[in-house]
Amino acid sequence: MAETDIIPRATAQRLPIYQHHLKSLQDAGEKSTSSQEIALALKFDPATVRRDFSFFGELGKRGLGYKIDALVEFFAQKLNDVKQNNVILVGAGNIGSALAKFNFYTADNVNVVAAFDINPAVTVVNDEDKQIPVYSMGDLVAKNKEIGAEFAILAVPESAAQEATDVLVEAGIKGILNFTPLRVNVPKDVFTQNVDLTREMQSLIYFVDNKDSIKSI
Amino acid sequence: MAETDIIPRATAQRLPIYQHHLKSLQDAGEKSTSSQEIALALKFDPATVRRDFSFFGELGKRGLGYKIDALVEFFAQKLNDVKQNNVILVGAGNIGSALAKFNFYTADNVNVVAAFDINPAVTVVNDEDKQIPVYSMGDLVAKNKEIGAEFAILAVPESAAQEATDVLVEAGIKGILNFTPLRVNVPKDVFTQNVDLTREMQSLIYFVDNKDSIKSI
DNA sequence: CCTTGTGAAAACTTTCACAGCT
DNA sequence: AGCTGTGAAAGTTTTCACAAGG
Repeated sequence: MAETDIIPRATAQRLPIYQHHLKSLQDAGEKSTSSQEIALALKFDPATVRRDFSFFGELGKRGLGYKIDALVEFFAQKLNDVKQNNVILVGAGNIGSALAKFNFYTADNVNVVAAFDINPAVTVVNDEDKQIPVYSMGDLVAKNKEIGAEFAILAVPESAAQEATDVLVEAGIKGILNFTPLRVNVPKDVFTQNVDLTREMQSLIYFVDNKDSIKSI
Repeated sequence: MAETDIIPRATAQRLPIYQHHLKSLQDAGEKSTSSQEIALALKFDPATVRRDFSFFGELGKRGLGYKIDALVEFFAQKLNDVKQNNVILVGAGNIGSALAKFNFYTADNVNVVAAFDINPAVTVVNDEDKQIPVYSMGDLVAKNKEIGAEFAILAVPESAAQEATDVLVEAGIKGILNFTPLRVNVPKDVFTQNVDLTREMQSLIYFVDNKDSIKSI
């Protein structure tokens, strides 16, 4: 399949998972692997792995599998690992400040460069324990003119989520990692990825309690 | 469709989202709603909402929509909102302690009752700022005999993830909310829900950078 | 042998479109 | 008129199964 083709959404969502796994293998000194091995580690089907890779061209060799170094390099290009992404944090409460300190940074391309909160007196530190400047919400649009961040972590209370989102949109943010349970409204050129921890926990409980009445588990 | 039928996985995953939204409407004093309104708020298709609800019986009235109180009550049963779920936290670092303090508790049925860490000297507080006991990892199996938790939040470093998981399985945990990027191995009667924050961020960046080459966005 | 890449089938999910109830 | 519930169609994703290359 040609490199220029359109990638299915499901495949796109697995790319960072592949990349992380391949980097682990690389760190462990492995040189090559197979769809079988990858599938086993990541709990996918081997055919899914081969199909996913095939959207990007013929990356493997029949009988031999895939060269890890080449794949890591290739996906690094695809995932734009090179580009540094400035991210701003909105809402510096518990989750917000934990996220600032968290290393998203396995991939090294994400930098939380500033935080915004209704209380700018709080302090937020990054994964290297360096302090991140915390500004008032009212300064967000102006400050992001300097910072030029395209991405934001939204970690405000649900009741403030839409209002904060509107500010982010005005500030030119193109991607929002939304930790609130509200499905915020954004223009169609802005992407949101919802990480609703309460829902994840409730789903898990539901799956455990109803193993027998959910399809294909 | 009969109540005893099997629920599609996609539907099951949306249930907590519906429930959260319906409770918000209830808190706002709303009495009834429609698939149209729900879909608008949650960014689903109205037909998806009606189809999802239909797996549980005929919950609405033609021409009128759905009664909110009745639906909330109904889903509370389905989601087992009544049952209190004891949850143990494994790994009391940044993310772990933020999660203990986080209120998963919108639903009121999740209680983080104990934490385990290689360093049991750390302190962890819950959403009400009460201290949660922190035990050594070695005591996990024995302690969970007393506690009887079925669910765990796994927030250890990736390198310790499989080992910690094995302990959780031995302790009788049936559901693991896995915040590590490792796809851990568990027996088939144990469920994992992966919340890989690095991957969510990488996906978001990929979607924004490649809007034109991903299907159906 | 081994393992990839991929047509084709199967499975799952979403959406359309409308009959039927209020 | 308004809105549900659902067959049927469309779209998407996964999996099978095998030809072909190493």
